[in-house]
Amino acid sequence: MTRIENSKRTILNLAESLLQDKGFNGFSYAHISSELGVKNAAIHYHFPSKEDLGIAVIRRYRERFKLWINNSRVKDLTPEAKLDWFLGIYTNMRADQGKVCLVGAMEAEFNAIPDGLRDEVQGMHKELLVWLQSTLEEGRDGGVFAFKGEPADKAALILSTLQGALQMARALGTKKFHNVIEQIKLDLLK
Amino acid sequence: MTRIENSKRTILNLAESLLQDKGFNGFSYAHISSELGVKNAAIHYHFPSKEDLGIAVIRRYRERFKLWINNSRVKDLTPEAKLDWFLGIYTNMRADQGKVCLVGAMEAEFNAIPDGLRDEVQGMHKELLVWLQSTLEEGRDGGVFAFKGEPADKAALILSTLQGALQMARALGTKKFHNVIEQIKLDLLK
DNA sequence: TGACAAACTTACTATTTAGTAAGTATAATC
DNA sequence: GATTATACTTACTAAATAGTAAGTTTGTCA
Repeated sequence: MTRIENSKRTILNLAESLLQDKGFNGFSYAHISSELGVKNAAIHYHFPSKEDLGIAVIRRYRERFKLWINNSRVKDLTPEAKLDWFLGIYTNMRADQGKVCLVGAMEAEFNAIPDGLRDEVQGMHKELLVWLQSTLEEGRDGGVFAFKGEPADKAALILSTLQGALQMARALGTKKFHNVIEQIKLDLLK
Repeated sequence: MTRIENSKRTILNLAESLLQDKGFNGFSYAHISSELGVKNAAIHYHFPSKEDLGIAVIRRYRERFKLWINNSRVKDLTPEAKLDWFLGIYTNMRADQGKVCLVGAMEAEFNAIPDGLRDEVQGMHKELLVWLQSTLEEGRDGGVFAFKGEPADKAALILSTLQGALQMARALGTKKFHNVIEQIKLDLLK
C-alpha cells in the first residue's frame, strides 16, 4: 500500500495537467490512477465525482491567481512589467508540453461539461478580465500603453487572443505563438 | 425504414454542429443517430470510424471556404468589406446557438483527437491564415488598414482573437463578444 | 423480371466510463 | 492498548462508447 505524499494535491496537479492537455472529456479517472499507481476508487475517495475534481482544479487556480496579484511581487510592478508577467504565464503554458489555458479548454467544450464546472470557469474568466482591465487602465493613464476604445474591451480582446493563440500553437507551432505575443505588444505599447 | 434524403450530407451537418457545440470527445454516434431517427450502424455505414467523420466535416468546410473566397462575391470586395464578411462568419457562429469555430474546438482537445483529424485541422488553420494575411496586406497597401508589424503576425493575432472570443462568449455572453469584434476593428482600421 | 447495389436494421462485442459498497491497513488520539 | 479516522484496495455495477457481421428492404437498370 504505497501512499502518495499529499495525495489530494498530487491528484489536483495531474488533473490540472490533463485538463490543459486533453480537456474535460478527454481524460478519465483511470488516467490519473494509473499514473499515480493507485486504484480508481482512490481518486473517488478524494473527489467523489469528476465534476468535483474539475471544480477543485479551477478553484485552486483562482485562489493561486488571487494570491499572485495581491502579492507585492506582482502588485508593485509597473504596468508594463505586469503585462510581461501575465504574458509569461501563457508563454510558460506553451513551453510546458503545449498546454492551453484552463478557461479556454473548458469553454471549448462548455456545452459538454457539468453545470457547477461552468460556473467556476465563468468566475475565473471574469477575475482574469478584471485584473487585466485595471492593468490596462493603469498603463494608459501612465502613458505606456496606447489603444483606442475601452480598457474592458481591450482586455477582453487580449485575453481572447492569448486563449486562441495557445490553441493555435498546437497546430502551427511555438514560433507562431511567440509572433502573436509580440503582435499583442505592438498593438498595445506606445 | 424511413430514409433520410441525402443522408451523408445530413449526417455531416449534424456532426459539424455537434463538433462546434460539444467538441470531438463530447458527442457520440448515438447523438447523431437518435437525432436522425436511424440506428447507430447507419452512421457507421457512411463513416466507418469517428475519425473518418471528423475528417469529412473539416474537409467539407475547407472546400466550402475555398469556394467562397474564390467566388467573385467575396473576391471582388474591398479589403474592408472582406474583413466584415470574415468577421460575419464568426458573428453568425455565435448567433447560432453559441457555436465555436471548428479549428478552435479541435485544437482545444488536440491531444485527445485522432492523428488524421489533427492533420486536417492544421491544414484548415493554415488556409484561413493565408487568406486573412493577404487581405490584411491588400488593405494596408490600399491605406484602409493600419497596423504595426507583419501582416502574417497580425493575421495570426486576429484569428486567435476570434477563436478565443467565441469561446469566451459562452461564459460571458454575446455582448462581450461583440465588444471584442469592435475592438479588432479599432485596432486595425485607420 | 431478375440482378445488383445502396442504404439501411438487427443484434452483437469488447472496452471504457463514472461511480459505489464493503473491507483493510495504517496513523493519530485518547 | 483500544478506538477511531484516514487513505486506501477489492470487487463490483450500469451505462455509454466505437465498431462489426449478417441479414433486409428499396430503388435502379439491364
